[in-house]
Amino acid sequence: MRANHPNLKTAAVEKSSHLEYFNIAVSVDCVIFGYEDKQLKVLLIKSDLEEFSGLFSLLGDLVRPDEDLDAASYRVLKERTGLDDVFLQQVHTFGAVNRHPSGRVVSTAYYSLVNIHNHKLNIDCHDLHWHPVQTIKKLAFDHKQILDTCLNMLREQIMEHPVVHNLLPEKFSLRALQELYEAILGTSLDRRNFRKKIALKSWLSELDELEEDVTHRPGKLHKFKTKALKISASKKN
Amino acid sequence: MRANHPNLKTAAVEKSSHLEYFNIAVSVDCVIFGYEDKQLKVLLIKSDLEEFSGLFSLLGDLVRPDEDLDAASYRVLKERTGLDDVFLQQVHTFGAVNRHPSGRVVSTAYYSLVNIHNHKLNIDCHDLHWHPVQTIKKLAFDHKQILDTCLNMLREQIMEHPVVHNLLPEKFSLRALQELYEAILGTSLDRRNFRKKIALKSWLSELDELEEDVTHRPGKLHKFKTKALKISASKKN
DNA sequence: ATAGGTTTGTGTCTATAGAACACATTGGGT
DNA sequence: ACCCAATGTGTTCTATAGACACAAACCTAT
Repeated sequence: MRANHPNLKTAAVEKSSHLEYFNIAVSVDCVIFGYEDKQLKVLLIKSDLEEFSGLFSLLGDLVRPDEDLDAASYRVLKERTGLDDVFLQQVHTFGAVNRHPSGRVVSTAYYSLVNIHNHKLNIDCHDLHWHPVQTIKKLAFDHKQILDTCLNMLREQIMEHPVVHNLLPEKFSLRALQELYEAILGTSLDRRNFRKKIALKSWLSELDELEEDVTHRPGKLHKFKTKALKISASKKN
Repeated sequence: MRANHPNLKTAAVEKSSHLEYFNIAVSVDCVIFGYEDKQLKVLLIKSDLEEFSGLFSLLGDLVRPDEDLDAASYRVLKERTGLDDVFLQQVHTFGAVNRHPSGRVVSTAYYSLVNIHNHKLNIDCHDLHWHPVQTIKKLAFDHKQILDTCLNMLREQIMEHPVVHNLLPEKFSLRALQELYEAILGTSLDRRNFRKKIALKSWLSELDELEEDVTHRPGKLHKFKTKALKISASKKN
């Protein structure tokens, strides 16, 4: 059996005689999370495949022959949002034979967190929309499964690493942070326990400024320590 | 920029005009762990590439055009070991441009745990060897990095799921289990705390049998509850 | 200015888990 | 009969998670 199939060496060297082994396309799909109106959102694009008319899909593209896999995901992010200095993490690779109706495509999923109101953010195309994650029931291809997988990964990571810092303005109240965590986790959290837990992480520094434009007692503003963000970035690689 | 490149749809549909996008080969690499002589081992094969003469590499193969990615890893495992009803988990996908000297290959890594003394185990080739993980310093390609990544994943999972059950005979003493954990983690563990922790998991049932052929007080034998294994398997999918 | 509304900021209690640590018991070997 | 080596077991200390309540601060409306 196996003798009939080339191993990596022969397949790569004798490309011409084994073209069928290069019939698999390689792509990346980016699950780009944002946060707005106390909702976790994800950036989607209208699918242009007939099979999926009316459905949305994640942002993805084929990996170029001379491009690292990770670089491809950064490129997709950059092309679609204009952002490039952003945390991006590989999550899982999806490789079912029939996941793409037009051909065999193996796709590696990444997730990322960007600030919807970042002034650098430059959505390049009017078919792009931020969708509340909660309301998404169906997506093109297997993208709903990819979204779910990435959301689970995000949920696992937010208590370990300060990955969410991109979703908030530079200065924020602890309540805003808690609302963000609740939106991501889909649960409500005890305020006192949440503050204790966050304090233990030593991610934040408290500022001498108060919230403004609130109709109640204003809370102190906080920001992420750059130190915490660097450590978190290095741990990810 | 982007307009010069096909999106997934056009690339997949108009294959003939975009052959360069199918120049990436897709493979799987299996990190197959075993356990023998109180050492964690991994199944390696002598690399047949000149660039890596004398080095060993993981077991991998190209993914076939009509084969799911996961199925490819099961196939590699089956072809190399004869085993098929084994836990296998995707870990990470490695896609650096130059990771393979003979061409562009994106490879998805899986790890697995098999019993070296399983009677069904049938190593198909004499270039295959079980190597103690501890002693491995260098492998072909980026396989050392893949091994390290999979080992980290294994270490994270053993306290959460009873994945190690394949590495032990059906009946085993708690000490044997502890030695296995120590071999995987590369640390020594407190015997009393270890036993408490394992007891909390409720993975094991205690048998009315004692160890034999030991030169000291024999310990009670235990086995994994089939229930625990099923739950663990379902969580993985 | 005063009172009412809403949110901030804080601390205790309980339960559970992890780490450190010691001693009597059992069976085999000599 | 004694020694050896590993089994089997429990307490203390510390840290973390979850449940829970009350006073103080600021805004607003009267």
